[in-house]
Amino acid sequence: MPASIAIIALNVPLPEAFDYLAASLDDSDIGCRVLVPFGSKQRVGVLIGLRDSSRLPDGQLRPVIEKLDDSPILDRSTIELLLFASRYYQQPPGQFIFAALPNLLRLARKPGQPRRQRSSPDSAGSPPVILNEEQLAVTNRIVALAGQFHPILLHGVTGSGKTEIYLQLIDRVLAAGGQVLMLVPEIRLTPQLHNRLAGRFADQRIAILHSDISPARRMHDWLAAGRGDIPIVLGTRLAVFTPMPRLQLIIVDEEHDASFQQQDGLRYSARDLAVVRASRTPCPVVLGSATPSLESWFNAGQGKYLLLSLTRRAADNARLPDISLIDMRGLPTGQGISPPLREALRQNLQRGEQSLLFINRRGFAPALYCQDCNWVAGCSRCSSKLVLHRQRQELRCHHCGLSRPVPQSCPECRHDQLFPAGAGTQRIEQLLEQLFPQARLLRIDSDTAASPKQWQAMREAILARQADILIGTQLVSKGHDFPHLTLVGVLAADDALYSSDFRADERLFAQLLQVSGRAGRADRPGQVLIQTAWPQHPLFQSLCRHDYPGYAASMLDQRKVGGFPPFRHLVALRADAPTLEEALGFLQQARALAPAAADIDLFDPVAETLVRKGNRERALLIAQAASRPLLQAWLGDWLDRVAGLQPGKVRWRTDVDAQQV
DNA sequence: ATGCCTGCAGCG
DNA sequence: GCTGCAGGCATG
Repeated sequence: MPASIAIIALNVPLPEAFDYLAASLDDSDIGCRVLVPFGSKQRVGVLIGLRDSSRLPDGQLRPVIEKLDDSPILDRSTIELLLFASRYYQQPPGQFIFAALPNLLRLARKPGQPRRQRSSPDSAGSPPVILNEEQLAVTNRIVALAGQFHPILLHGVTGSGKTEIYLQLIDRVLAAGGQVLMLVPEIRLTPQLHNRLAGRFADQRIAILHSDISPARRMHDWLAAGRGDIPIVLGTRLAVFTPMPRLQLIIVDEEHDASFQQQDGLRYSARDLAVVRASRTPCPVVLGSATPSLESWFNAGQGKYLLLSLTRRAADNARLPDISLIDMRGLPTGQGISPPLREALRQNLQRGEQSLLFINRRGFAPALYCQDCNWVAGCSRCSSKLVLHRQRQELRCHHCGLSRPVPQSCPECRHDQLFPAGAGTQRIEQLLEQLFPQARLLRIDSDTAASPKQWQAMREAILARQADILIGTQLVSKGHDFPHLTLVGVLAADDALYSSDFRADERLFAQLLQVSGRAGRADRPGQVLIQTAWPQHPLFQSLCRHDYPGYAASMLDQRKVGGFPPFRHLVALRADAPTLEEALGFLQQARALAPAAADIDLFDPVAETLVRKGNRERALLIAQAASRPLLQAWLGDWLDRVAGLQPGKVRWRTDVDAQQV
């Protein structure tokens, strides 16, 4: 009796795939889409396996209607990776299988004719750069690992030429007839990298996979990569699932970046899955960063990852920027820009060089107060303060998007003096207009650079020296070369030190070192000035010495003492409901159902830091264990029981390896 | 998710 | 007794 039960993944949030009768399907059809009856309707599914019998009685099985693809669009190993992700992150298998598919393939249409390749960006071109000794040694070490699974942590100071190493490695893989998968954290970073790749590999096709690519092109390139016809795939986190039959190398650039963690909807870490994928292929995986995640740094320390370091800037005479602190204690705040920073800006302006003020807060002011009765403008849907936006004359919630007109007087006491507290990018821009009326200012935040196109235009203006002072949020800190930029001023850095998030210091250190790296990349030395009321803080002290390893060691010590990752692994159960009591009550019930286990710490349910968001009250419950496999096994048992609870108005979800708790 | 079924509030 | 919508439930 041949296998006649088809296992079909459907795009529904249910914990299992579905069995169907399929006499006409065989092993060679695994990975094809099929049309199946589902309830009263028809749906597209993906054949992920076949078996001899079903645990369901015959009468409940219905036949597959039609096969939609002539040949599989997902290969076995990609399906296995997706099913692994589904088990590990406790998310429905169908959701992962369908997330991997380009949008057009989620529908019941057969793939259309491939469109003609659009012209590549200008590939005038660029000869291979001569590597310095350090780069050469690193490249050779990695090349020697070809064909085996080997995670490599490439720790290179900003400007050390990591990208050039990637290009060298890609070159070797292409010469061997292989494919390369390169992941970057954000869409905004792809055009530059695409230009460099296209310049170097002018005769090769490059697939760009991210959400801003047209659906037809995305499907076309995705399918071509799956046939092995495109050797280079460059994309954001979802691209980690691109089928690539001749995959020989995975690169994760800026591996510490939080964008690799998908937080909403389907939760997963593309960086971690890249390592899993490399182990299954098998092939080397290169995780690159100037400020590695503590997880990766720890793994390197344990010998699980090979640590390779680039300790100096690639260009002959380029030095690391000089980072120093401005002690704000006893200094006039100067509405956000202290006298020493003003003076540094003035001098830089006089020299005709570019400066950047980094403040990780958009809008005009983060709060609007009544001076008389202390009323604060708060969001009606979230437990947050509304941010004042001057241009559009509105108050806006940065958590739910609510916007309201600015009241002219206090709604509580009718007092007509409302005062904006603190400074965001808009206020700093206004202050600079007053201080340096002759300077050309450019504000770069998600309000002014919402689309990749706008950001591209701004980059060009900066490179053409059409701006003297940039005011930017973290948008500007990531991997951009601004050769004329020689001064970076950091405002409001201390905020993050008071955060309750255990990853706040790691993020701040990475952010500040990244933004510092924007200064003085060419032949001019860069200067970085950080305003702080806490100059003795070890974070700033390490930063001034460019001492990532030193600060990472101290952060790891703290994590060890506190029992946090990477020493212990954590899973969060998150719940939200109209009232906090309902959310906490549900988690309390869930906690009571947990199987007894000596090595698992299960904490009490607590309210989220931002307890109310979008009119829902939110709470979470943390479980921790030193062993991942142990935690995984226990979690499966526990969630089986939790699934039996009556949720009522409570919505809940599992967050494996939660980033924020 | 989404459709389908059941149950009861509101109506006359 | 009929309609309408909310909540519970199954989907192979």
